Amino acid sequence: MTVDLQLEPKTKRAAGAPCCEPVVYPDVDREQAVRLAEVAKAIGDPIRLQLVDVLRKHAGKVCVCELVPLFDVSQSTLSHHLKKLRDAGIVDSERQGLWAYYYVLPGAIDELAAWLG
Amino acid sequence: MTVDLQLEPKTKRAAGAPCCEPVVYPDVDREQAVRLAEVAKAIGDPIRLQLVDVLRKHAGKVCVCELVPLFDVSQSTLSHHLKKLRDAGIVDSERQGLWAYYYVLPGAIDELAAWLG
DNA sequence: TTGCTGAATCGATGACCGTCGATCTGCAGC
DNA sequence: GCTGCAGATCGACGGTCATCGATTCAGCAA
Repeated sequence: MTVDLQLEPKTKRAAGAPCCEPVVYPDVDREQAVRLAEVAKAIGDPIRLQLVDVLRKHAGKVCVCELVPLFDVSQSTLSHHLKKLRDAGIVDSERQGLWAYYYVLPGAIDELAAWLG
Repeated sequence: MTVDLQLEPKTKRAAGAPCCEPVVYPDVDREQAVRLAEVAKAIGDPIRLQLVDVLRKHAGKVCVCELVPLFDVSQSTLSHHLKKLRDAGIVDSERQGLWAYYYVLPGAIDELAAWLG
């Protein structure tokens, strides 16, 4: 499957000014790359990645008070991570009385998974 | 498929000290999370994500001199991004004379894709 | 050897990130 | 009202990041 096609500079000479006019282009456009990178960056932290993992495995809503004792960071730090995930559109939250419940919005993760394909 | 199971605190009372002993655990362990997050972080930048995109679409080796004109950053910045990708084990490089060729090591991306499911 | 070229590295700069303790905001029960 | 709790926000801190121009290094060719 992996064709060992080699993209070489257009000229063999090392001296000529016009070495290589680009013949290779990205398949994802800039905007899409920005969006995908935003999602990837959001899970680019071990705690946030594990948070998403927990929330995905429980296909429902999880109380924050269940999440805090799982990680060795302060409550404010965890809240900060959850906000990052919310800002990236990976999760959303819902308050019920005193407690806050978080759940996964599959769209963002699915987009990234599709690109990684 | 998505069961709307709701994980609530173990006690209904808002006053009691032992509100919620954790019953939900991450499926990926800490080490695996660190590794996956490292890969995600590496593609958590639009330029690096597009770099990986280009290299993946060309299932071969691409000359750096082809990559530089595709992005609106200096040569040193692009070299820095390529190094980040190399450090994360996503790509590797090979020099041939004056030119350097980069190519994808599918392992890292595949790991992340597998977790994203 | 001398000169040029492609790519990596260096040093600096300004922005952002993860973390913490402290504080603030709502809600529940008294 | 008041008190206590869960969670979000604030302010500060040290560390890391993306970016640049300048420099260095290795290879090719007069």
